[in-house]
Amino acid sequence: MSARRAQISPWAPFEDRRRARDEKKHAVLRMAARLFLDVGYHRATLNDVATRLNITKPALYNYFRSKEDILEECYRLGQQMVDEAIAAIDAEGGDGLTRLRKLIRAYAQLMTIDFGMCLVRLDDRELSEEAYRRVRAEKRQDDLAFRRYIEAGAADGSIVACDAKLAAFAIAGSLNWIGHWYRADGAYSADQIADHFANLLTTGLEAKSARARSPSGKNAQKTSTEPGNRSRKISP
Amino acid sequence: MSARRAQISPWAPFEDRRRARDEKKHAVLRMAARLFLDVGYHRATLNDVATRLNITKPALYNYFRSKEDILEECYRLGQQMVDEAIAAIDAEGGDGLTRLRKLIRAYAQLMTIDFGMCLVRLDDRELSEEAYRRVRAEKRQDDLAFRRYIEAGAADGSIVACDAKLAAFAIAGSLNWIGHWYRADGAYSADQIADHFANLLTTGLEAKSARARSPSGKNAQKTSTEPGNRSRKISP
Amino acid sequence: MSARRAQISPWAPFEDRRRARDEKKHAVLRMAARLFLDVGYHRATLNDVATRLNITKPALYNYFRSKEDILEECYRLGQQMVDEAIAAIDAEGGDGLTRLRKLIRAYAQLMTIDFGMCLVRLDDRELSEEAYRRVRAEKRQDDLAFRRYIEAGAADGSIVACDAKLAAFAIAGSLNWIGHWYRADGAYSADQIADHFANLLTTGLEAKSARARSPSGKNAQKTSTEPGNRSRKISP
Amino acid sequence: MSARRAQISPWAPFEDRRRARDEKKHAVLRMAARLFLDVGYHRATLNDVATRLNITKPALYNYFRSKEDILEECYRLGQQMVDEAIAAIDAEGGDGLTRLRKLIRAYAQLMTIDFGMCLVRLDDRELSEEAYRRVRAEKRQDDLAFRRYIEAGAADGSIVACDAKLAAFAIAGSLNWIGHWYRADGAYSADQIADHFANLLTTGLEAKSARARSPSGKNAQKTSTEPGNRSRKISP
DNA sequence: GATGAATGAGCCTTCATTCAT
DNA sequence: TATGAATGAAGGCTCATTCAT
Repeated sequence: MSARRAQISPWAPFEDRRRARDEKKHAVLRMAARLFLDVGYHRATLNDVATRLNITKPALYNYFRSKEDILEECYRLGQQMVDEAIAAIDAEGGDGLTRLRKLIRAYAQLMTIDFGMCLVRLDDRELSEEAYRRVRAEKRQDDLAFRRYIEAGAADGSIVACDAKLAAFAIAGSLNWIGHWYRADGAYSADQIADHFANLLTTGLEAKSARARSPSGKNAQKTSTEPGNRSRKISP
Repeated sequence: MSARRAQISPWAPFEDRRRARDEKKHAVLRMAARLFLDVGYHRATLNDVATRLNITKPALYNYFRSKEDILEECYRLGQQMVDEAIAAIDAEGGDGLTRLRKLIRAYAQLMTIDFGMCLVRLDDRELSEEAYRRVRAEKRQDDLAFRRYIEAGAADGSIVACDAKLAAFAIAGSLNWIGHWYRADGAYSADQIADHFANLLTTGLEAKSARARSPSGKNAQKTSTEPGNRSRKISP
Repeated sequence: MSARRAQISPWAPFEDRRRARDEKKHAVLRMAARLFLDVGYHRATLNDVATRLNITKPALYNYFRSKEDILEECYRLGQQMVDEAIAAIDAEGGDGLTRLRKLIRAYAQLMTIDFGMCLVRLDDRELSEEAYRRVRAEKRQDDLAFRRYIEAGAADGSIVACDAKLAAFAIAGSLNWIGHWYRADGAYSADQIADHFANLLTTGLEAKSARARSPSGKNAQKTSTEPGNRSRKISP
Repeated sequence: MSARRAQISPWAPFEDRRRARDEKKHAVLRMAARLFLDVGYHRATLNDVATRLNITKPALYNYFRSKEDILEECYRLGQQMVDEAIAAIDAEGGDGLTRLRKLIRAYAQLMTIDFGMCLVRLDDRELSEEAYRRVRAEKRQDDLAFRRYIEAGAADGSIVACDAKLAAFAIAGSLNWIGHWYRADGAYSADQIADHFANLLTTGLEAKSARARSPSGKNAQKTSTEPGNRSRKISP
């Protein structure tokens, strides 16, 4: 088989190997993230991580330079998803309220997966000075995205005038908190939470005229499938 | 002075000594809390704590049985303040919305002081099994207080019908997050933050009739001093 | 007794404690130096050092910050003795040949004790960048002392004209080598070696007139006791 | 080329292969020696060695059984050159002083090349018990060669009576030290150093009659090229 | 009450070496 | 022959905790 594949592409074996390596690396990351979240970064030993992957501790060093390097990657993966969400929302356009709701929904969803949780539950002070600064800067960017949308909404009339900074903090806080209480086997699915929070956190911000203008338009672009009128389910 | 008191009562010196001891114990707690918050529980060594108090590490063991014991006390002090706030609010009565706003205001203020921050920024899994369970239970009670007020508000018509559990999570999340971003030398005072958030987090929940019913009554019992109509300041 | 001593000097206990500490620290250094020399720096583990001192590994960290710190101290102690020897010789004065012989004798003796051996048998690249530079600079100073005396001798006529740099290397090399082959239970005492080398390494350098000038003066200030005419014993 | 040779002799490719292998093996040795000297045996990892050769670590095991095996070979190559020098000198004959000077010159030259330096700068205790004993025995033989020549010189009148053992130590020490301070880009060439030391280290040993007997004969067989009268260059 | 000293437990990391491919 | 991956062994270091003084 490998002979046949070699005819198709002499690079296939290379690719295979690289992919296998990347997959293993990712498996380490997933396990590490799980453990970091479950017991905390400090109490999660590399031995734990390795043992649960059926390898030995030094084997981890084939993929990462240090424990902190693993942590850094966890942050990177989580942050990357946030970045992509923001970039997509920015690309799609729409008024401030619409974009804010999209971001809330996307961010809420991220808070229900491990790498997203890592962003808000792990202590970034464990990172090296350099990585710490990078992560902090990225987090600030995320917060600024919320603020940007609020301010845009205030400008385009979709959101009432308010202190954008505090409002962004309030929203981000609500969302980050999801990473602490969400359980995959809990009462709410990630989608449900995302929808609920998109409503919950923007009802107070909606400009009255906006409500008049687009009574249901606010839901026009939401990605999640939802049966019937959500506003009846989560009324505030 | 203590010499005079000694003549009056042989017990006084004993009292003095006990008070001095309590003061020292409290000083340790304050310093430990600061350090735990500043660098993280694990990275804050007892040596650090002791050195900053101009004593030596073993001296700490005169006041606490272990590092974890110190952590436990930090939680206890923080939790006690929350409990007292809730108890006071419950004692005062009022409709759901009013009580909710009071709690938000009180909780927000707590998030700006060290022991309050400890509640939400330190990792309670460092605690012993027993303390962990206690702390978790208490945190659940706090959350239930939010939920109770929301449900009460829904029942008494001051708050719109909504998913009380999620709404409580959203509010608690916003407030807990204060403990992460608040800076004593920042742009907002604790009072300002408390007021802003009390508004921000309830505007979406206010039943329309409620607004009509008690345009300013909601602020009747608030503790913070505020000039004029707050709703003009924080409009959303 | 401690009560009596306290009357004599309330600081005595303090002094005692400090002395005890210094003694222990020195004991660690001696043992570490021995071990470093015996098996090499890398193969000498801190466990070895500690065990031979009937303590445990972490106890060493009461006296030193790291293994490298211990190594650094070994160098420092050895270097200090060399410095003192040079300083004393410089203070005493004398012509170049006389001073050179004194230095040879002193340096040879140092090569027979542990901390002296450390200077030439341990690898200074194990040191931190900073300590490495310091040690290197000091070694250069030592070498320059040899060179200075040779040049002084050439100037004052006690030593024949020669390439001082190479001559200093040759002498230093001979002496350093002692640190490698000397055995306390060997055929030669440190004194004997020192005397032999003082002669051996300077016979070729003696200016002929010098021999005439001071047939025995060169030995006038030597510290070692030697019976009769050394030049008959070690004739070259 | 290898194709043509293959027609001539079926063994040639085999030879080619063996030679290629030997060349690679030698390349490994050279690089390893360099690295061992540069950073020390312990701090030079096999990864370093391999990387600098553009191969990978396990590839080294095609040529050597272990890291220690590499070290052993370094010693062997260095020792072999010393042995050959001694054998050649013994074969050529001459009086003690002449042979001593030849050995000094040859040994000094060896101290300026890597494998020679390995002999005196690496720690032979890293070797296995067996190799260690062998290396030690060989080093003793080298030292005995110095001693032999000195004693022969004393017997044949070319060298003054002296303690041959110590004199040999002194000379060997001077020479070994070259391995520590020599720099290829330094002020002295290997030849210059060899010449200087041959004079420097024997001037004190020359029997007075010897100088009279053979004013220039001592240089008759020297291998290094030297313009004019060396004794003028290095006068001591 | 406070201190210096010591300890035990534990973790990250390195590296020579092996093995399947 | 060469490689990527994995391992076992070991060492340095940290820190909460205890104990004699």
